[in-house]
Amino acid sequence: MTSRTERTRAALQSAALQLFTERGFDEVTVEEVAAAAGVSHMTFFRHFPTKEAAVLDDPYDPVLGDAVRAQPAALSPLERVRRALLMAWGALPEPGEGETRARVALVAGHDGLRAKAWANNQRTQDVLAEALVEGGVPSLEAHVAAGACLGALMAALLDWGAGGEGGLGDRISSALGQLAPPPTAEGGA
Amino acid sequence: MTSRTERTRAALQSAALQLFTERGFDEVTVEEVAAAAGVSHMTFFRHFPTKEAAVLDDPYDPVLGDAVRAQPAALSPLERVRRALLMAWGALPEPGEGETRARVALVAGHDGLRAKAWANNQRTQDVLAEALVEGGVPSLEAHVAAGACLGALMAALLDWGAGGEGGLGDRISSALGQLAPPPTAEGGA
DNA sequence: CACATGATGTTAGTCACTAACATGACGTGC
DNA sequence: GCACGTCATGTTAGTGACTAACATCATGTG
Repeated sequence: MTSRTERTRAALQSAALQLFTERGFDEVTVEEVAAAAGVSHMTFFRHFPTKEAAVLDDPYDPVLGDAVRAQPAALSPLERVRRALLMAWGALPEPGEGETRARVALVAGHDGLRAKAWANNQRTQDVLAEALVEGGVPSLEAHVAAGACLGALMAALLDWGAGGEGGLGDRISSALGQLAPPPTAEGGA
Repeated sequence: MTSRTERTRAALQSAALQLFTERGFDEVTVEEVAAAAGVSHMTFFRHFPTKEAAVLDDPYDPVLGDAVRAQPAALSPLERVRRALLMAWGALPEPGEGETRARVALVAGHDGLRAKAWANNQRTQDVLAEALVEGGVPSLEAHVAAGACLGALMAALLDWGAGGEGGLGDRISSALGQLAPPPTAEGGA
C-alpha cells in the first residue's frame, strides 16, 4: 500500500537520479525534475528541502547511535565507533547496488553534492558523539572519534563512487580496519 | 603597498565577518555586505566565488602537502598525515585569535557554512592523499588516512568554535593524539 | 596627453527556494 | 450518497545568490 505521498516522492527521486546522471546535476533544473515526475516544482520542495536532498537520502542515523551504545565501554571511544560502524554496515539491508552506485558517483563528482553529503555526515557524527558522551566520554574526545571514523568511511565511499571496482562492503571494512589498534603480541583478543 | 584589489577584498571580508556575527549569516544579504564595504554586489562576487567564501578563507593546502612528503616513509600513512598536520600547525603563523574565533564560531553555528567548510576540507584531503599516493600508498588507503585525520581535526575545530574554552592548539594536538598508535611496551621511539 | 589595463558599476537575467492562497482528491460521518 | 475535513498538490508572486554583457572609471606608461 504505497501512499500517494510515497509514490510521488519515489517518482521525484527516480526522475532526479536519472536526469542528473544523464545531463549533470547543474544542467537540470528542479522544474525539469518535477515535470519529469509529473508534478510542479512546489511539490518537489514539499518532499525534499533542497535540490541535493533528492540524491542524498540517508535515514540511518538512529541505528548508528544504538550500535555505539551497544559496544563494551572498556574499549576506546575510537574503537567503539569503529566497531559500531562495521556492525551497522553488516546489519543494514544491502540497497540496490546499481542505484547506490549511481548516487555515490553523482556525489563524488559534484562539489555541491559532496558538500551536502558532508553536512549529513556531520549530523551522523553528532549522533555518534552523543552516544559516546552519554557513556561518559568527554565531548571533544567523542567528536574526534566520530569524526575520524566517518572521515575514513566517507573517503572509502567517495573513492568507490569515483570509480573503484571492488565491493563497497570490502572497502568500508578495509578503511575502518586502518583505524584499528595494532594486534597485541600476546594474542589477546 | 597593498594594492587596491587587496584593500577591497579585506574590506569585504571584514564587513562580512562583522555583519554575519552581529545579525547572523542568513539575515545579511551579499548586497548589504558589499554596501558596507563601499562597493557593489558584483565586486563582491569578483573577489569571492560565493557568499560563504568571505568567511572561509584557507590557503594552507600546499604547505600541508609538503609536510606529508617530509615524513619518513617507514611510518604508516595515517601516522604520516597525523604528524604532518601537527608539524604544519606548529609552523603556521598564529592568526589573530579573536578573528579566527569569530570565523570558526560562525561556521560551527551554521549548516551551510559547515557544509562549505567540509568541501574545503575535502580539497585539503585530496592534497594530503595525493602526497601519500606519490609515495606509493594505494589510493584508498591514502584517502582514508587523510579523511580520518581531517575528520578528527575538523571535529576539534568545530568543538572549539562551538564554545570550548581552551587554546585551539591544545585541542588539535589532543584530537590528533587520539589517532596515534599506542606506545610500545619496549619503549621504542 | 593618448592609451592600455584592470577594477568597478549597471542592468538584466536564471534558478533555488519560500509564502499565501486556491483547488483538487480522498476518506469519514451521517 | 452527500456534506465535510484533510492533505497533497497547483498557482502566483516574491527574495536572494549568482552570472553575463557591456559601460565606466582609475591607474600607470609611453
